[in-house]
Amino acid sequence: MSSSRFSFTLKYSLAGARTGEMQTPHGSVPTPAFMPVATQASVKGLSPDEVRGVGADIVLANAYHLYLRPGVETVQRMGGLQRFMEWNGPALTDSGGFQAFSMGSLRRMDDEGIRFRSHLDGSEHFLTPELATVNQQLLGADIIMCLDQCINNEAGKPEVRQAMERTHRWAEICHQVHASSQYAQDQALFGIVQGGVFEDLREESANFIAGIPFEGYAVGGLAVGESKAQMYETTGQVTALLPEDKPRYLMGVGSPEDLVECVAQGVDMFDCVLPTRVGRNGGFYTREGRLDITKRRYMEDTGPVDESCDCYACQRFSAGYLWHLFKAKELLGPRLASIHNLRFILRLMEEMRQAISEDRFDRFRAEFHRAYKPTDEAARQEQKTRWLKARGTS
RNA sequence: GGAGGGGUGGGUGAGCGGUUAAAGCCACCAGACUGUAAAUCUGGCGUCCGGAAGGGCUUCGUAGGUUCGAAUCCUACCCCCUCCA
Repeated sequence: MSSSRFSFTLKYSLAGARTGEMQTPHGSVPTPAFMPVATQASVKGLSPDEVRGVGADIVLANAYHLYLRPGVETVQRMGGLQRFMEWNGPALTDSGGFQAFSMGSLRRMDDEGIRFRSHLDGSEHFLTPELATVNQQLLGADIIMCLDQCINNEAGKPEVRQAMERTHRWAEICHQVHASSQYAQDQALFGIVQGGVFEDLREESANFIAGIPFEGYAVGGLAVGESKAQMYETTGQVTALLPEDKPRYLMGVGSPEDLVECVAQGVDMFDCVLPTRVGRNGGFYTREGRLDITKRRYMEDTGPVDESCDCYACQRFSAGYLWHLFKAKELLGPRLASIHNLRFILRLMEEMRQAISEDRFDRFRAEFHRAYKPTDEAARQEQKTRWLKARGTS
């Protein structure tokens, strides 16, 4: 496959952390990069101008959701993903593999593909690696992803192996379909490594996927319930086995501390719903940790949520006003919180790129951790279990 | 003056003889959210002891009473609301 319009240039690589730049038909992306998530061709609550204004260089959309609604042909006829959503920059689409994982009861899976029952109208759909690839070709993002099988961390090794081998077969099919198509010039296809938290499986998977000439390599199947330590370790193990001259993308990660740790493991790209989802629920990231603006104590707080932040929300509004917006359920609250959190994350990425290129990333990382207090791991596990139970998917 | 309705935990509001320390909602407290079926979800919320299971104490306007047992029934009193004069 030769995607003449996509390339990756590594600028500095210092004991793990690296910085570089991706060139795509819709523009360049400095790395390490964070992609705000625009599942249904919209970063929830924000206009493309706001997403750009917050410092995003590339966004992620979801091919499965857009395939169900409005339909990939519709998006194509509307001028393609970027034109459709008025995002004049690089974009990546995910295949829908993750939806097979997260939509639990609505799907069945075999070696041929994933049989979904639409959450919208109950209709049945069969997502194969071929279809996932074609869907993404029609959508027209700069980077498209192989269909993979994500699996939860409670699964036993035989099951994880099966999912991994299936992911490998599908990767070959996706590559074959794409490489021989007219789209290969304009769209870069990334492969995805699976294998859970099993060292031998991850090694096998990384070697297998790296053996296919993709334009970039993703690490999938992490941040699905395993401990953070396991996640960091697995990430580092896999990146070490991937080609140095291709971008590495850690899918679905992460929280501020995860981003710092995984950049340290040599990751170049990330995406995560946390900044927008946490924001919609009243959570604001700061350099000291995350705070919940709906607490009574912010009612008459006249200062900004984070005085060191340069975002629109912090420059313009008081914490007390944001408290009020959330209590009154005004839409502006979640919007401003999303703007703040995305700005926080994107700025963190900017600072990491800077630190790497100035050969002081280790110090930056240490300073970050000294100030930032992440949420308690035990509480995470407990809440996660309760959540799954309440949702009935566990 | 006449007729009727009502006073329940921080607020609202169910309950109308035992299974009620008292539903639900709000507020408040604590927490979760990682390739978005999420502007969502979980737990706590009289008080004391206990890690927990559980146990003690005090609550439904006030004061009495009936009953094995009362927020629920009776009496008196104090407030509040609606309608008619």
